[in-house]
Amino acid sequence: MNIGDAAKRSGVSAKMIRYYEEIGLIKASRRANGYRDYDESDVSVLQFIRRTRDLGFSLDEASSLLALWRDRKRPSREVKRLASQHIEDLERRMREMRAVVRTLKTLADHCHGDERSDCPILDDFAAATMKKSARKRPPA
Amino acid sequence: MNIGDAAKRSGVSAKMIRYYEEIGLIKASRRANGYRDYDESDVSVLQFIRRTRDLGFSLDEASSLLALWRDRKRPSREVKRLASQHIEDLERRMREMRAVVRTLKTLADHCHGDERSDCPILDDFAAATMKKSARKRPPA
DNA sequence: CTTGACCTTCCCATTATGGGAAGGATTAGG
DNA sequence: CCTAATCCTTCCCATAATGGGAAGGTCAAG
Repeated sequence: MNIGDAAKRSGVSAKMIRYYEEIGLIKASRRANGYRDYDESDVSVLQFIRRTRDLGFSLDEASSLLALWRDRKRPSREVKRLASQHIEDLERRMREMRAVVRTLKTLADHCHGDERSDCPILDDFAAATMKKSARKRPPA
Repeated sequence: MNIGDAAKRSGVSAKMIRYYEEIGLIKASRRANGYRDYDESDVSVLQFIRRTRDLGFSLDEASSLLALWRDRKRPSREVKRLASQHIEDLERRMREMRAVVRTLKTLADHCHGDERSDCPILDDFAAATMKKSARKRPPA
């Protein structure tokens, strides 16, 4: 199977398939004419990678998961550990984003949002790091 | 003021200050010896940028916000619109992450996480895109 | 005058992805 | 059998924002 078909069947672009090969994530056999050649199991691997990517794992993590998948005797503990770490990472990032959203919502709530120019949002951006001096005017 | 002091006072690294100048976000005057020279208002601008970055705005958005800050007659509506868009963007991304976390938690909950090798997490990664055939074994 | 702490520019790396060019291979239609 | 379209190949570039580090100029303190 040519790279184009492998791409269609796996949902991974041909560009990315070549890239994954370049970084050593996957391998590909070549035909006499130099074309890469893929079979069903290659497509399965690509689908596996795609699934991990869709779930937010990095290619590095995808690589580890792939190794675990290939090792039929791996303890499931290792897989679960990677998944749990990723969950914690996502939850930490969500907490950070939530804090930012709270801040921005508060600011936006106090902004008229009309033709008037006074704006507590910009005031905050300008004053956030200042200790006690009067509210900064836009310099220059 | 040298770039090092501007960096300390603004919380923006010297490296980034130079980069912001390179992409046209800020400007800097030079002294006779070629050193960049900053004053209080430059520091204020850097602090403003830092605040917007901390709140997750892109440098592109930071640029727009900076322009609005400098334009004392801008309608606050425009600022609020940018902020609201950013809030929506963050909320959309959080929803996506939350869905991923839900999926992963469900998978992890069903994984023994011990010495046994069978693992529903990897099973899902391998089977997610398949229609009806039996669960895939790791190819090759 | 030397030494150390600055500053300058320039290049490289990161992460994952896409765009596009130049040129060779294959395939379908006539 | 020839030609055009559609593949494939490699190579280079760009993205966003940041840091690392080298080579070399400058400045201030001793």
